[in-house]
Amino acid sequence: MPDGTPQPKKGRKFDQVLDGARQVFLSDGFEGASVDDIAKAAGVSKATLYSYFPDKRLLFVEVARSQCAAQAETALDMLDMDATAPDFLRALATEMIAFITSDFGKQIFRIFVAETERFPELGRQFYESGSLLVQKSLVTFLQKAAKRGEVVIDDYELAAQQFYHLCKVDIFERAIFNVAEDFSQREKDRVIEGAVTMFLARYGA
Amino acid sequence: MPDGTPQPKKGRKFDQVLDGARQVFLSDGFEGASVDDIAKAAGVSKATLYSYFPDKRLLFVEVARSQCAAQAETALDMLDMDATAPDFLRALATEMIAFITSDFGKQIFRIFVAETERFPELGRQFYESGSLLVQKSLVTFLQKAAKRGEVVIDDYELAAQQFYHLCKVDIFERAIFNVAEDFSQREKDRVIEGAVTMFLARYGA
DNA sequence: CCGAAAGTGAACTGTCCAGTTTATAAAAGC
DNA sequence: GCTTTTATAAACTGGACAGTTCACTTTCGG
Repeated sequence: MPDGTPQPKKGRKFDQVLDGARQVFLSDGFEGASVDDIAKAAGVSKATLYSYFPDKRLLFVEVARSQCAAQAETALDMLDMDATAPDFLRALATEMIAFITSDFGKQIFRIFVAETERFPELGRQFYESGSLLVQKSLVTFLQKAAKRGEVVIDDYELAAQQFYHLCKVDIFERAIFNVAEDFSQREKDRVIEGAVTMFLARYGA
Repeated sequence: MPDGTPQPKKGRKFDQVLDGARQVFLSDGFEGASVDDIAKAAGVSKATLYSYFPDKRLLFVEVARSQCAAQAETALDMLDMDATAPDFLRALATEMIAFITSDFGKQIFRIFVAETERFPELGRQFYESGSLLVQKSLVTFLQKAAKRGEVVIDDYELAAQQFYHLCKVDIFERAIFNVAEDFSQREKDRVIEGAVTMFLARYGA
């Protein structure tokens, strides 16, 4: 049993490098981040950094990958699959809006959009661990709700996607394009209630 | 009457510069585009370019501004304000999806998202000549339709935004994140009909 | 047809940055 | 303790690119 800690395989500063890189990439993007800055933020020499990651792109991809994974994990929790449809939808909408309006959410969206051309595989990754994940758990819920007779749906994927997009109404673009910084609870509630009402008007039993 | 043509004020190659810049910025983004490339694409010397635009940023802003204006203009036409609600909505959805899935639409969205941090005023510009414009003409239509008794709406802005977002379902993110290249008419119709049906389920009289 | 305004092309400056190298120091392993 | 692995700091290379300069040419109004 030679493996005490998980598997730090190589070198003891691996995580430091990743942390520093996450920090700098998240605030400056791929082009904007300099390797020197990352090394400084990580408290590590440039040579050490290069011993872990032979180039900047690989480091970026690794950071992006781990961010996607983290994002996916937190999104899974906090949803009660046995709640009533209005409650579940409201909770999901609330969570989505919180993510969309957070600095982190905006930043990561911007970076993924910007870098999708440089790293084609990246876009798919973000999509699959973001939108697609929400869609899937919503589909699961809707199927349960349909069994309970709360909703009547023919195309579950479409319905889920529709709700997902209804949550972004008014807020998403204003957040991404810096038209507004903060959103009042009143604004958020308007969107949430609007989304739930519309969804149930279409699919409610 | 010293002014025959509109106002070419300075120099005869102004438009050439702008055309070249549009071309290069649109395909490479702000950082990606080199001034040398733009000068070459414009068929103009670097010195000439710099005599029009003292720096790269100003050139970019001008290109972005003119693109927004052009986009806005074409969006206005082709919509029959006197059509029935289902027809109008279907037409609008079709037009939106065509834009979203076009290379030009994707590219311009990517660039605006990426450059919104470098040029804060830019995001607002894109928003106002894009989403907001669609929203406004939709509001105008919906008010007419309400008078005709076709729909019953309390919050017109919200309703317009909701429809706008319903048009993006499934397609927008897959297009932006390079998950899919092309979309079949079947896929598009599914989204369009889904959007119209849901909208009318909520607001139809 | 002349002279001013507009344009050209090419070389040049300064800066930034990814990635490398080297000589040196701290940990770990035995 | 002595060796090997891992890390450090700082200097360096090479390439890219924004912006400038200048000697020269083209265009066009009067």
